[in-house]
Amino acid sequence: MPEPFNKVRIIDIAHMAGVSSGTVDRVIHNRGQVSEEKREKILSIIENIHYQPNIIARSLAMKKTFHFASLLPECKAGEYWKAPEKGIDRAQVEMRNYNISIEKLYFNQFNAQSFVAVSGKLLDANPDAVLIAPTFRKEAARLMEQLHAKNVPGVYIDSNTEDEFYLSYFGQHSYQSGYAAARLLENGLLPGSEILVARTLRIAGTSNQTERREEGFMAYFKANGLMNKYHFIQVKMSADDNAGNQRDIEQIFKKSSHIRTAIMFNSRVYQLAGILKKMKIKDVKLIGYDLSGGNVAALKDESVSFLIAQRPEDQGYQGIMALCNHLVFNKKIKRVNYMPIDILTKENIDYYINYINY
Amino acid sequence: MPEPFNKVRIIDIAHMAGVSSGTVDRVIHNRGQVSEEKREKILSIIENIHYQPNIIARSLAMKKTFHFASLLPECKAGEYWKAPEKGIDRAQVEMRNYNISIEKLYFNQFNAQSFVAVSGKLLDANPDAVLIAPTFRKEAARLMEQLHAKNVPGVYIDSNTEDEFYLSYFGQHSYQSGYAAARLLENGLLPGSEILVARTLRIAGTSNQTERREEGFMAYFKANGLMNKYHFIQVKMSADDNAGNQRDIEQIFKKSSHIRTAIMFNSRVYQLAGILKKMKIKDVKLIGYDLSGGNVAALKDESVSFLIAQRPEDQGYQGIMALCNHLVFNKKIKRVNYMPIDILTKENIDYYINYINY
DNA sequence: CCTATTTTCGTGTGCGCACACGGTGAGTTT
DNA sequence: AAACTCACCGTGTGCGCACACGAAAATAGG
Repeated sequence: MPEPFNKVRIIDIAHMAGVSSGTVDRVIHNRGQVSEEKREKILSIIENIHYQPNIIARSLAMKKTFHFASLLPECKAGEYWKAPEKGIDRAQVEMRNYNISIEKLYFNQFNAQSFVAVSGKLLDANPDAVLIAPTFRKEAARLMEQLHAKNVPGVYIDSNTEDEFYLSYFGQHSYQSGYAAARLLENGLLPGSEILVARTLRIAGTSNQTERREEGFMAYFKANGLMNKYHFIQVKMSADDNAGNQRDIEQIFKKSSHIRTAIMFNSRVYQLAGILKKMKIKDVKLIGYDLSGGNVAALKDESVSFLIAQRPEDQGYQGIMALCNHLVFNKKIKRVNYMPIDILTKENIDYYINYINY
Repeated sequence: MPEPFNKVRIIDIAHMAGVSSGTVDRVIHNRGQVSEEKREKILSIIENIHYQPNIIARSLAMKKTFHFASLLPECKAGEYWKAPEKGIDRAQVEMRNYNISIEKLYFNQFNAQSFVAVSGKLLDANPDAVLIAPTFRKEAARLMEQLHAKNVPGVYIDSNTEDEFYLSYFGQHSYQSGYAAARLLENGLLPGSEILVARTLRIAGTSNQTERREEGFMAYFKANGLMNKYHFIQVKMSADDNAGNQRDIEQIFKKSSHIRTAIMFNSRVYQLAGILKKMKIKDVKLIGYDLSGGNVAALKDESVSFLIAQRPEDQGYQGIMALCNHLVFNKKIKRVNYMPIDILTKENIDYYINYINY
């Protein structure tokens, strides 16, 4: 049986200390107005007895409503960023009776200006706590610093920054996920095969998630002495110019006839899959990241073999929960929380998607 | 914003209906003593307004303690069945303030007699709800029927039975997990390869999890027309006679020189890995099930390539939570809940193990 | 020593709900 | 017409806690 199962109440502590419940309350909440002598006595009793407040009663009595704010990239239905939002909603419903409101703000993920603009709105809203997707690292760190100055706790999800002011982070270890992807990709690969590594053009100042994934990916081959066993072919793909992408890919396949596998580090490997389909190229094992609608479809029609996922919904959910645990329940929060690196195939993705993680 | 966010109280409903809060209370709890006329009026108001009781206040006011009981196989530290137990403990701590006690009972997973004996104890304890691992299917179904007769809800975890009396089930879709394993195993496999399928001796009456996995595994090859592309070699392995196992394996490898991969459907693939290590056989891709201590070690030293896992801790956690949601919060419970089919490799297992799923 | 101020502390109220208890009034019996 | 029954309904209390208010005690100032 887990031990913290005692049922001592504030009033019990008061009796033990020979004071009233109000005094104990003042000590618990550090509201002063208590003589040092009694204060210490009460504190030591609380310590010895492992007092745990009844959070049920506490939140019933506490009339304050906590105003949370989230700051995420805006996106269309079926796209990646809907997932964390779903988790946020789930957390809110679950915490409905604890008086928590969440104001959702959105920025354009391709435009740092918009992030800054919405940051201002967020500060104006005077929230009690915030959840941020720090796509623009510097700008996010600056925001977090301002929040910290106002004593407003904040969590990051998806990617991290290096500031020291955030309360907690929930996201994947990008480097390690690249490493894991490499293992999947290499599994069963014949020596001499060519590996197509599709890079994405980076927007200045954005998070370097995809780069870290690629680093981890290459590190696998280096660490296992495989750099000469295979040939790596790099290609840069643009986010919008699909026709241009296709031309580049066709060029590459003209030159290289031993491409057996390819990987792409952002959430749009389905675009590459589409190009290969048009070119009637099969038997190229594709690996990609995240469960965007296009990716899921590509996995199901077997044009993509593996997707690496990072439980984005959980990130949103746990981010909000961390804020609740911190503010409402006064619990200690683990600062860096790496999500599992989930490996998805056509055969297991349905169970992954349908799983509701209360 | 999720919609159910109104804050109507019982007293508000009472005002709207022109009655007192006591009457509304009687309607909500079906305690009778209310004229049909007012009853219907109140019910329609509750309906229209989407009344959601404040569970915080409810559980503060409700003095009843719920006594749960769990019935799991006994096992040593580091073995599989510790995981669901951990999840049960976590649920209990989380529900501490809702007055829930959990009595844990254990049976010997190799002895149906012991299951029956402990079942008796469980019934004598008169629990309010139970969580059962139905290793012995018939006996478990019989127990569930008796519980149902006493109006005691029960959930199954790990494996399911076909009775109609359980409230909910949390576990893996064994067949599909075998199917998914087949895909991993086949990935990169050369035509003509031999596949070693290690079966386990079945104890009469036990759950047929491993058999369903094997069915799913073979179904993959049939469905994709691969039965003639590879050769399948069966071997029966005993749970205790390791020396005998080794002799059998050695025999097989003398005859067959193209074994490139092997699979085992219970949680002891590490034993097979150990035998191959002794025989100095490398380059055989092994796939197994579940995170027993031996399996994790084998995965980390690369003698096993993949493990299929099923979130056993979550099963325990969610099982208890389902009982709470049903009894304490009067929520609807989904009856059959398949866990995700998790694919683990050396590269991602640490993040999986360390992940705490609040 | 008395008043004014400050520090310290106890009491009371209410959060929303469950539930026990007792009151009301129409119908029935003697 | 008094006594009684019984379905129906309102009121009151308490769950454990947060917080306001005001009383008591301690201290300061004259």
